Amino acid sequence: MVQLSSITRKITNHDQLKQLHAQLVKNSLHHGNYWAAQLICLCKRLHAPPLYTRRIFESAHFPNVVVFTNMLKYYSKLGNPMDVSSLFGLMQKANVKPDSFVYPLLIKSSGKAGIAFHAHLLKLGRSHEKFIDNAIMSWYGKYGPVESAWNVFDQMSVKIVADWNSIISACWNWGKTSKAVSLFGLMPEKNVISWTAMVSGSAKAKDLEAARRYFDQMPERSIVSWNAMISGYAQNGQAEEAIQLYNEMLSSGLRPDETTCVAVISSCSMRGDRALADSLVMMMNKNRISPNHFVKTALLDIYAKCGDLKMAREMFDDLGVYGNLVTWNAMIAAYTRVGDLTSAMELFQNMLEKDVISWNTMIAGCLQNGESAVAIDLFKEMITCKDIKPDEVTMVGVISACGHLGALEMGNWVVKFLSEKQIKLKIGGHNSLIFMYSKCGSMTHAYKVFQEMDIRDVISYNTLIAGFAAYGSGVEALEVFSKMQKEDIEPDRITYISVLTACSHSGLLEEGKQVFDSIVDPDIDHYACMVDLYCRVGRLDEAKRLIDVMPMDPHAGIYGSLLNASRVHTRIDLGEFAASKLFELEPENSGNYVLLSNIYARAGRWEDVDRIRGSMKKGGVKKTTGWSWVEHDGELHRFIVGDQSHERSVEMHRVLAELKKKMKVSGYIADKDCALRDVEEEEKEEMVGTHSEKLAVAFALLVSEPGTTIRVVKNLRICRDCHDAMKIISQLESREIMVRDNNRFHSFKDGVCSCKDHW
DNA sequence: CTAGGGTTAG
Repeated sequence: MVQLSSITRKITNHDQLKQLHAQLVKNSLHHGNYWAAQLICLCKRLHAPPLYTRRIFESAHFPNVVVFTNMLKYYSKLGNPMDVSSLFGLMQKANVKPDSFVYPLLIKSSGKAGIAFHAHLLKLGRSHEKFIDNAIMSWYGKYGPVESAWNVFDQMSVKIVADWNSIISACWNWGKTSKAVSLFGLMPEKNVISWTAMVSGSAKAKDLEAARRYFDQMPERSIVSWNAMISGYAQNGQAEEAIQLYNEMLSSGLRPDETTCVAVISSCSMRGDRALADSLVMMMNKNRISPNHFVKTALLDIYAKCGDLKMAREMFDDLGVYGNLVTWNAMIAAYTRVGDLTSAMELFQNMLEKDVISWNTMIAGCLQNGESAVAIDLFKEMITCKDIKPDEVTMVGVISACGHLGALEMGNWVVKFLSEKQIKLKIGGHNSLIFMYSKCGSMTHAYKVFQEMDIRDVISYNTLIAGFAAYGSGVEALEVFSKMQKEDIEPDRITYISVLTACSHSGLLEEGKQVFDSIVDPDIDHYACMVDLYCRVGRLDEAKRLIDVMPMDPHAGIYGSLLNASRVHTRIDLGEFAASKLFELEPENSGNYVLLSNIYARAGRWEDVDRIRGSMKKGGVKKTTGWSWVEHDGELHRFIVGDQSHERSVEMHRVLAELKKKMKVSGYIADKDCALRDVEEEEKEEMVGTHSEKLAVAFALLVSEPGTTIRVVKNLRICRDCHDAMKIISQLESREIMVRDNNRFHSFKDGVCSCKDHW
């Protein structure tokens, strides 16, 4: 027997394990319980595959309690509650009496269902056996209520260190910081585990300084203590500190294990430091540490964040049966990050089990890829799922989606949902509300949310300023900007972009110049705003001069401003200049061709119009589809030019025909320059008459209450003709019509538009 | 052998 334990201790890899196994089979020793128990124990240590281990278990003819217990330990380590409970069933069938090691294992590894054994044990009268009450206390410490854990603790007749340690982690789990600290002080004797529990507990409570104090004071440190501190840094976003402590650990001569690697790799992931992660993989190979599924998931994540989808997927596939919720979530996030919504959705729908993070990942993924409507549909589906509770992250996503879509009804419904479900929003959540109301053109509500916040960050200010900017309220935007400075919130580059945009949309040239001059190190986007400002106030030559002197290469947005302004002010020379640059920078963007051809059309240069349209066709440039939509009864109704697919299409076209007659009397003439060249005059007029903006308004006129504001969103810039038409319609129907196009609001009322743009 | 450390969404 002495011989045996010295054999098993020496075994460090799968090959040696297989050799030993084969030898035992050869000598027909593998039916005996002693060897089966030993081999299963080895399998647990070496992470042998489940099927292999199961075969060993089944080769034992009459498994005794030790064989069962070791197999339970193996399954428990794998983390599959199903295997644990079915093995327990087998054990009962085989009439093997569970000993005091078995129940704690069962309670621990059965997850939420574990507590069922509590009643069972009470019935058997075994609830106070060695380790069992500790397991029950630990269970309550994990799943709550924490008070029950305290009850068990108080009723214990003898308390050993492990019991104190259990109750302290229970306190940390439930945010009972002061209780944890006082219990730690009361402990008659402490060991390294007690100290480590304080380190990880403080880190969990986001008090890294306290965690570090415990770490520095502890009389001895194990690998777990180091891991607790390094992970603490990593989980609180302190990648630098984590990596620094990891280096200290190396220099103190300790060998890192898988858990260390997980924390360090996730820190690398935050910093995008692929090189360090690769060196860790090499270190693991050298030290014969085989990456477990935590390590692989962390690697998956960093590969994905560095854009290496191939390696990420390799990790995912490699995980195979060890893949769990977390790995699937990480893989879905990887796909959404590169814009592959199809693959992400495929994984998402194939998940057998989803948690809040799965839903949040998918919702945020849709949002980032411009599929806000899909994001909202997902949310609607999510709240029908039992056991899934939306949290703040979910709500930030959904609220932002409402903002992008301008879906105010839905947004208001979400706000009601928040108060009904008692979901508390923190700073980010309130920022998303500011965003949502701003994007829906409801600046009073946006401002109200802003004012009611106790703490605001730079994003709160930026969002509100951007809201006022889009709304054309330049003065209000500047007021918020100065409030921000008074309250000592440091503006960032986005702040300046928003303020300059506000000036630009309100024609505040002098103010804009002043702000621009105050920027310490203006970047290309700040120059872009300034060029746009000059363009919008009609100072095109000054805009051109700024483009010439700016210290970096202008991007497409800058030439785009100039091109549009050239159309407004019929400056063919500058228009041609801007367009030629744009055709180089973004040859596939149809908007630029359309704008230039409209400039020519206005000047009556039809041969040039045809030339541009021809080059568009030759280059295979397709006109971007313009969409307009309105929200009604919580549904979005979306239209394109000439749309006849809507169920109320006939009525809508009737409304438009009546409007057309009345508008003609008011002196409106359709601006047909934006219609295709090669169709008949009459057809052109028909096209202009059924622009998506007009269809949306016609639909709104049909379904909405008289006197209410009509709110339309257009994905591109509103066209000049519709801009004119909306003015007249607002007067004829005595309705306020609000159109949000790709960058600003147009509020049409009594025949005028709030925007200060020239057309 | 019961107590301490782990990966994912924004």
